[in-house]
Amino acid sequence: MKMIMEDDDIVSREDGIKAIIEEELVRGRDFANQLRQRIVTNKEDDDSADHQRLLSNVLTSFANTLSLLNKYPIHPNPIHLHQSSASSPSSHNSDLLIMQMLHLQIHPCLLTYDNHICKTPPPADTRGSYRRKRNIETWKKETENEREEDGHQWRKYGQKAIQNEKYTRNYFRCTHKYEQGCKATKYVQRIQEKPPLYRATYHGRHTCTNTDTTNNHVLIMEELDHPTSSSSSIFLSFDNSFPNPPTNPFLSPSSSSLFPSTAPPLPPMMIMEEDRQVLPSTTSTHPVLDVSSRHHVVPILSSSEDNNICWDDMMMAAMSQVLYGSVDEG
DNA sequence: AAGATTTGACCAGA
DNA sequence: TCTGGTCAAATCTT
Repeated sequence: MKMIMEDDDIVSREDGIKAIIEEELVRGRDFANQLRQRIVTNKEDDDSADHQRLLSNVLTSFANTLSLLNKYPIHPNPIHLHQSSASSPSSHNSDLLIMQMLHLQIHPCLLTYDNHICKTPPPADTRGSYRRKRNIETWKKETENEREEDGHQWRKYGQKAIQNEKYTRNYFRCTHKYEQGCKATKYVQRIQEKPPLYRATYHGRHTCTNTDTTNNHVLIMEELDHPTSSSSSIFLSFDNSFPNPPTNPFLSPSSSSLFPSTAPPLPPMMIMEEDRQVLPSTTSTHPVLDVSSRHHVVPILSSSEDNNICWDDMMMAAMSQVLYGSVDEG
């Protein structure tokens, strides 16, 4: 399937998203300032429920912003798709295109760099004639379970003892590798005994149609567009340090409506590795909204040529500044 | 019986 | 030559 997007279309779309993000951030800042004011003044008549409400609003604002940024990464270069054949280009409505991308599980960012969807040549079929993974998207995630639920079905195909590693490394491929030609793989390395901690390293994007992601994205956007009372009280954890588990069904691990176990979650933050831009996959776990466990998405920003921004880190810094540190107003 | 896991072998790249 | 990633037959699980 070939898709072409016109620059004007992209720019107007990006402007719109930027405006929404700005608005959301300003709202979050205002709520945070209100909360800070209450904490600083420490009025006796302030009840904790009010603080909770303000905190929830702040976190909701950040969550919404992150969700937008992760879904529609704003990149200095416009999105292009080179056509692999000589057929004449055709323009599409940008919304339609984004929906198509979501449906195909193609993250918009992925289209920017290689200028086509799939760069990796198909591996040879014969045993042992594979090529080592080079110049392939890689990102890491630390989990507490070896078989972390990440929205895709994996099948173990190997296990190796790795030098300088205490524990063996387990290799997994997508269950749909043969039936759908999905090349996504991962390996999981145990890095700690107690508490158990594993580092999952993902290679490549899922090209399988495991489930329909569109519904999930639509649901999330609906939450953003029409926030309900429940969505306005989302309890978000930016790290592991929050003492209480999420109580909102939007984030509760028991909630399967928004992130059914078989549905690919949202992309993680952008990660640089192996001298190459590594981009979020639609298959990876969203760092904020995913609460199936207390994940650590490991940011690896090793390249100075990085044009992308680790939005989660920015949000963390911004939020801690607003809440605890000196704040430059305006 | 079908699908998943285990495990030793194979091979490419450093 | 060593190491890591993958293959595929054997074995296990459902």
